[in-house]
Amino acid sequence: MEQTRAAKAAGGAKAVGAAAIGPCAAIPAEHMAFIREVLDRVGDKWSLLLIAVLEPGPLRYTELQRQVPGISQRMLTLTLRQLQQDGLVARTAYAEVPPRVEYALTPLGRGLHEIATSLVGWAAAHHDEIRENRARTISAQPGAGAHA
Amino acid sequence: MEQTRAAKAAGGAKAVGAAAIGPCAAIPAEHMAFIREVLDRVGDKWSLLLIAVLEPGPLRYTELQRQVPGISQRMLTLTLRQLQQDGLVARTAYAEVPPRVEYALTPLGRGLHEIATSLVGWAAAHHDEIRENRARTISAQPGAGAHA
DNA sequence: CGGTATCCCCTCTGATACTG
DNA sequence: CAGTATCAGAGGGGATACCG
Repeated sequence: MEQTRAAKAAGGAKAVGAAAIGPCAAIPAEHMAFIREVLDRVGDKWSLLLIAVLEPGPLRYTELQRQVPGISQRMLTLTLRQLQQDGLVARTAYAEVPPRVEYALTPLGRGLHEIATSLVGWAAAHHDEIRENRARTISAQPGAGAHA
Repeated sequence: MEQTRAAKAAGGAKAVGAAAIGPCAAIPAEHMAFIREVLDRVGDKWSLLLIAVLEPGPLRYTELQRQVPGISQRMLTLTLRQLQQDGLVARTAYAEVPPRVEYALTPLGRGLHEIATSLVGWAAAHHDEIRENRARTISAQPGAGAHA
């Protein structure tokens, strides 16, 4: 998420409008930036899953593939790289004859995992509530499920 | 996120492989589903921002546009709809001559806001650490920033 | 084993214009 | 004011094939 256009638009809006239309008090903009930053990293399809899988202990590349069903090599590598760059995951390559590489959570990564856990906790506590709401609201839409 | 192909692929992998290769113990799959479900809703560009803005109190459509600089009508409406469907936000339309519509956080929405706040807290506490790590790791890549 | 490179589709997001 | 509809672009993400 976060295309060039988006950044440009936001920047433009801020530069031109912030002083003119008045800033948003609720989102102090620093917070907004933090949200976006974390979300862009964590909001993708696999990061959190990888972190969750890595939490018990280090795993090898192939193990990760096995434990996260549905992920492609491409995405596994890509996500791992991202996590590495952010210092959430540490990569250790052993120069052995059969190459072995292990990925482990860093302390920082474990911290994020804590947050993720609370998120999961919330989700687990309310997911059926959400699903109910969703089903109800969707069927309440005009032209949907009414009769024809 | 979550294309049709992805769902199909995941389904196939699970149906064929789950029993064969063994399931993932670390991500009990229920949790995985929760993560994905919440993330898909919350991981987009605006949901959390909207929730954050709505937290102090109900706002009108135009107010929301003002408070979230950079959002387009399309995205505002779309995100609002999603939030509504999940029961995170309540929409109230007043049948007045100048149409007025107010959006407010539901208790469920406030709960999510709590989580988001902790996420923001974490981000605020570690964002510079992450940025450092990122800068360092990126410049450590072969051929990037080395000298040429 | 552990990755990289390529192709391609699909969804998200934004811009713009129009309606009740 | 509060939306909806259409157009267009960018990037994420999957499948496949190939390399060290």
